[in-house]
Amino acid sequence: MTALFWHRRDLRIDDNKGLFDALKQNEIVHPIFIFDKSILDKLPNNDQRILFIHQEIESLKKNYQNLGSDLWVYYGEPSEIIPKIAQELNCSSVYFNNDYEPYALQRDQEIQVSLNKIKIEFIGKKDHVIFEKNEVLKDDGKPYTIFTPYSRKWKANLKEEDLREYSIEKYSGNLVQKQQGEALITLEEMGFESKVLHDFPDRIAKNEILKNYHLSRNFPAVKGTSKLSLHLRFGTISIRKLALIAREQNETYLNELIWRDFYQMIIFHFPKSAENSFKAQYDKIIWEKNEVHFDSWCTGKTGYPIVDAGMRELNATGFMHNRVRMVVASFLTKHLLLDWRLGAAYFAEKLLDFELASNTGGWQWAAGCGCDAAPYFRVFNPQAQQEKFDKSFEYIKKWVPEYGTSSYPEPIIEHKFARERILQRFKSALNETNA
DNA sequence: TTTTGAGTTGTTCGA
DNA sequence: GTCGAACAACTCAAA
Repeated sequence: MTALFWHRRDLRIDDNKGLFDALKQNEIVHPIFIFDKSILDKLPNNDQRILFIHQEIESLKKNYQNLGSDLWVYYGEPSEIIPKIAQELNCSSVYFNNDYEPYALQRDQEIQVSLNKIKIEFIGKKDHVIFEKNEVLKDDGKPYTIFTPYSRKWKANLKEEDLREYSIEKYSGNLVQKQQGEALITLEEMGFESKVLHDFPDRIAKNEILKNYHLSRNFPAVKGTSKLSLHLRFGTISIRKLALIAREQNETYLNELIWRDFYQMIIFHFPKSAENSFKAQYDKIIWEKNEVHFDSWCTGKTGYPIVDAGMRELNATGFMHNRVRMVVASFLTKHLLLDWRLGAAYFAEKLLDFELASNTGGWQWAAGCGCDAAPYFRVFNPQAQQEKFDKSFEYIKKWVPEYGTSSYPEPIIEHKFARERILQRFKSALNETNA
């Protein structure tokens, strides 16, 4: 039998569950990738994530060529391309790895319907997470909304089999051979500039970083975080391999990977949380409308150096240290009282590692409206955060060199005032709905 | 069904 | 400087 394998957010051949199953069950497998026009059309023409994907597709193509095969790359609408290609190549099935975002679920649903009409199977596999959808549920069969009990069940459920490697070595002969692949579509042909603005982090889980993760992860001037989020996002590393290492090396790091599964599960069961507060009563909060404040936050000119350093790191590199992400998110939502959706949208535009599920979860956590979120009266003090986590101003000096000189702006809002304002605003909004 | 204990990453205040 | 309690009450998970 002949099958199509559709790469999406799993840009690797090694340890790829969907590809493995396709090869195991079929004599001929055609691997393909589609640059989704409807997603690309919404992005600015210098979007660095498209450069990253393009670069990874180029290397994926080479890896297939080394196996005597090739990756076919298309540009257009998946809902049109998939049924057309599958039929042309006489495929009895199309394999892919599951994606839990609302857009992806709807797209896949449409494709499923079209394929069913032409009697082609559409087979999704779990590859992006360790446990998906309904694999970690409460005893009453409902999804968890609190992390700690979820993580306990997650760990209790974990078996060696869940972390095994799916090597295609045995079946690589089933990849379609000596295909006359066309040259890869260029970035210019899709309307993007090919100018690299950012360095992309390595895809290596450095042992000394993982070992000390729980000790150094909170200090943005230290190389204490794995920087693997971009690779997890696009599947250029395997979550199973990483979880295996994490389990051996560091419980705190493993917990972060469980948070990732948790938020993927939440977005699957509660797709509306991408737009609405997880706790409905928090949508009663009246946010400020202040474009000047928002602009100061975006450009890193709030007068709070730890906030400004974070925003400037983001603007310059497409990355921000996790501790600082919490600080800037708390500042936007609680000091400036601006809607968390504004911040989430800005992160979506700028972060190379942007992942809808984690981004939504993180922002709602910071704003206090998420599942298992920080209580609303927990207002990060930017100065205290700097004293704790960037005591010698190392991180701040790197990104805000003019800090301490007259050209550095005065704080755009006073801490004590802001703290009292948010406590009052949230309290009255939540009391109203309870009454 | 009822009850009980617990809940990512903080801050502030007062002793 | 250090430490514990209050912050505000609610909802969730599990027995």
